[in-house]
Formats: sequence, C-alpha cells, structure tokens
Amino acid sequence: MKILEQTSEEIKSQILDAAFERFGRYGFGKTTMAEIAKDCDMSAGNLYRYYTNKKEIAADCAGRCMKNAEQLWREILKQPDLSPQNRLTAIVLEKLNYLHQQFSDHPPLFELVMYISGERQDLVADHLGTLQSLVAEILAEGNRTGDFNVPDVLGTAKAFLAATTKFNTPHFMGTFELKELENEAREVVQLLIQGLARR
Amino acid sequence: MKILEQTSEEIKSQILDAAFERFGRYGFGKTTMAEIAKDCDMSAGNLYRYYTNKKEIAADCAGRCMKNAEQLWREILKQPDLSPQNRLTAIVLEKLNYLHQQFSDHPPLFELVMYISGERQDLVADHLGTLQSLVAEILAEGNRTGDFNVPDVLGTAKAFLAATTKFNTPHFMGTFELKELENEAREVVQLLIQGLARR
DNA sequence: ATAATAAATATTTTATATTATATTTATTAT
DNA sequence: ATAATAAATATAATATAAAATATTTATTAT
Repeated sequence: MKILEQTSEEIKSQILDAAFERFGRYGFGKTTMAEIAKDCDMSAGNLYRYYTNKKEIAADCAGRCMKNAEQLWREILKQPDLSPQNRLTAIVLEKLNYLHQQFSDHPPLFELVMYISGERQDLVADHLGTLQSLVAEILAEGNRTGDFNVPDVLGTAKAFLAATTKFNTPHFMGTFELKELENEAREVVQLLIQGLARR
Repeated sequence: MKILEQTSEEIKSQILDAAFERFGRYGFGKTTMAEIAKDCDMSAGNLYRYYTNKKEIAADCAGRCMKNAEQLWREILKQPDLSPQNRLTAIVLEKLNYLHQQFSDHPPLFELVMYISGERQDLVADHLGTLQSLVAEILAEGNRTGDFNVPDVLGTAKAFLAATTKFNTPHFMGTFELKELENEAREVVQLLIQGLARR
C-alpha cells in the first residue's frame, strides 16, 4: 500500500497549483512547461503523464476558477434567512467582486481567460449552464415563498443571466471601475426583481 | 463662386465612403492610405489635408456607424401608436439586428471596432450617453401615459442599457447566433418591462 | 509494469533585416 | 494663397533566421 506516495490526482492538483500561480503572475504565454515542472520537482516530460498538453492545464485552471465562482453562489444559496430578492442581488455582486478582484490582483489571468474562451467554448457554456440552474433554484424558492411568480423558471434564469452579462463577464472588468459596476449591478437587479414581483 | 467644385465637407465624406468600403471589405489593417486616396482620385498625401491620420478616418467611420444606430432608434421614437413597452423592445431588437447584420455582412469591421473601442473610448462613451437619453425619452413617455412609474428616468435608462449590454455590444455578435440573441433579448426586455409596470 | 528522466524532434516565439506603409516636407499647379 | 502632388522620412508590418519551448521518444530507475 502506498502511504507516503502521492496519488495521481494529488500530483495533478500540485501541477495545477504551480501552473495557476505562474499563469496569474506571468501569464499563460510567458509560463513554460519547464518552469511548472521545476516548481513540482519533476521533469518537463513527466508533466505529460498527467496532462496531455499545456492547453489542458490552462483549461483546468479556468475550470477551477469557474468552480470557485459556482461554489461562492452555492454558499449564498445555503445561507438561511435571506430573501430570494437578496439572494439574487448577492450572487450578482459576489460574482462581480470575485471577477474584478481576480483580474486586478492577477492581470495576466486575462490572457488565460481570452485564450480559453476562444479554445474551449464548451467549458464556458457548461459554466453558464450551472449558473443558470443555480439562478433557477432561487427563482423556484421565490415561487414557493410567494415572493416571485415565475412560470418558466429555467427560461427566466437564462434571461436573468443575459441581463447581468455585464457583471458576469471578464471582458468588462478591464473597462469599468468596480464601484461603477456595483452600482449599475444593483440597479439592474432591482429592475429585474421588480419584474419578478407578484402583483 | 465655386459651383462645380466640391466643398471640403463633401471631400471628407467621399474619403469616408471609400475608407468605409475598404475597411468593411479588407479590414482596417489591410487598407492603405494610398488605396483610399486612389479611390478618391487623389494622392495619399492629400488625404492629410482632410484627416490628420488614419486613426481619425477610422474614428469617423465608427462614428458614422454609431450615428446610424442612433438614427434607427430615433425613427422608432418617432413612430406613432407604439406603446412605450413596444418601443423598448423595438430599439433593443433593432440594434441587435443592425449589429449582427453589420458584422455578418462585413466581418472585417470587427477589427475596426476593436481598434476604436481601445483607442477612442470617449466616442463609445458619447454613443452610450446618446442611447441613454433616447431610452430616457421612452421612459418619460411611459410615465406620462401611465404605463410606467419610473422616478429616476436617467438612472433607470442607464440600468436598462446595462441590462441589454449583451445585445448592444459588438463583442457578442461573433459568439452567438442572431436567433438565439433575439429570443434572449425579448425575454430580458420582457422582464425589465414588468419591472417598470405600475402596480 | 510504472514512473520518471534525458535526449530528440516539432512548434512556437523572439530577434532582426527587409519591405511596405503612414506621415511629413518640398515642390508644382491653379 | 490654396490645393494638390511627388519625393523624403518615420513608422509599422512582414519575412526570415535564430533561439526558446512544447511535445515525443528512447532510456533508466524503481
């Protein structure tokens, strides 16, 4: 039995940690496989036993980011004593803050995101699908509590996401100030929530 | 008196026509000042009597596009017998169709837009300001007719624009199908309109 | 057999020279 | 004087060679 040895998954995770650190500090293009390998005390060639290529490492990094963002939303969904309205506001502001923070702390990540957005649209689509189902949960909750009256929960969740694109998409983080985006986000969600209100 | 001569403005307009045609067909980068000049039967150097440089020509092209889009909205504002709700829907769909058409007919224009978005953010900001005031007019009309109850017309107009960013921004035209965007746009505006309804 | 490395090869990036183009200036025509 | 051009120059794009890096393969160790 291997006790002190690392499992394959643990090694992959170690590689991802090292890669993410470098991608965030120096960018995807300026990070070499040799450097990632060195950080893990292995040879460059050995990386290929765990990842088929550099793009897959990048994809996994992006995937981790997206999973993080999804987890933040799940935490908000788990919070008790939060109205559906406040949950919707919270998830939008949370994601906006997460994104803006990420890119102001680690500007080179923008390159990674642009790259993966182009190369792996499937990952982005999956992520949006997950977000949609999380929004749908909040809408369904709102229907139960009587706060909302949403016949098509999934369709409306999709529309909600579309309407909050500006606060949910890396593209705009570089162009606008966080404070301005936060204010706009609050007003947009306010409008949408009024639209959801039972009358 | 000059009767058969062109005025300076007419010449600028001729230059813009030629440039726009080439930018749309071959892209900003692949279009040379010499080519634009030849289309106008003049020397390359002479272009500089009318535009300080190539960037200014591009900026004027982008400006013309934005003015076109604004004009489309004004036509919709002028239409009689259209509810404020339908006006809002119409402007969003009109802009979306205009953008998508533009870029599917002339893909190289995307390069121009990216260039100007980066180099002349002031132009984009002005355009958005104009759009905001046009939306505000519709909201104010809605207040008058009793269809809406919007205390802060300008602020809400801004929020409306933010919420329809996905259908108003060149960036997304390449990523999504027109039909899908149209459906999403309709649903988003529907949500927003319900939010605006008097209750 | 599994895991890793080091060496070999294929790709990509970078640096550099060359060319093309943007812009300015000098010159000519009206 | 104004308008235009052609020639001159500055800048940017392109092609090419060199170097660096990604990926594969052969080899070694466990």
